[in-house]
Amino acid sequence: MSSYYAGILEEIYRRLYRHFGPQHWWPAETPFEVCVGAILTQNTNWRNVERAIENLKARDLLSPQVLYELPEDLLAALIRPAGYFRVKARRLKAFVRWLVENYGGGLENLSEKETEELRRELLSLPGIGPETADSILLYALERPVFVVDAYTRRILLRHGLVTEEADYHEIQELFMENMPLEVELFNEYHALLVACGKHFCRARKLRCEAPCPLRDLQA
DNA sequence: GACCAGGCACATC
DNA sequence: GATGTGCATGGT
Repeated sequence: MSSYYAGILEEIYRRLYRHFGPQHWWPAETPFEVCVGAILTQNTNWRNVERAIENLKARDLLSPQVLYELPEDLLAALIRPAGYFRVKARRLKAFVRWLVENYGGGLENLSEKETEELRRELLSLPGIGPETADSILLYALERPVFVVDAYTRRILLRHGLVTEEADYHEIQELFMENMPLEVELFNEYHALLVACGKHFCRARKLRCEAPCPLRDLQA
């Protein structure tokens, strides 16, 4: 049972890697930028997130302490291109408030915390759900946690590896119970699923088409 | 103009 | 517990 999934998950990874090559994720210069991007990209095209982050960088605002002091409405105006800018400004403020007031504004000060404990804390913040929390844990804090997103779900669904009812946790467990818990592997795997999703697994499409590397996958 | 994009929170039944 | 809705920009 377990070895079946281990085999198929490995095969998917192998095909994706051969087709797309290394993805070099997360596209950010610092761990803090990863956190900001993780919140800004919620249900939003990454290109729009880049514009928002560029607005902050251009003004040297991309640091926990600076954002902590920046008025929320001003932050909202700057991240406007990322969409949902008012709620996302509130979420970013809540995140940096947590980081500054509990950890001196330094992500490096989270290094002693257990992953599970950290995940619970992140999830307790407003606007940080499972995917955002896990993106921060994996890509900013380098914890071996698998990130599940809409593409992951869609791809697994399309190949019959999960059912419509599968929730976030169930899909995450599929990976984490059938693969080695390695940061580099999870980093690359999630990035590859996103790459594949963007190219070949868009919402309206009902099945894979050539040259999707998974099109004739035996599942 | 419709549909989509690397979600999440909250109201209502 | 399940389902529906608001949040909003920019690309195809």
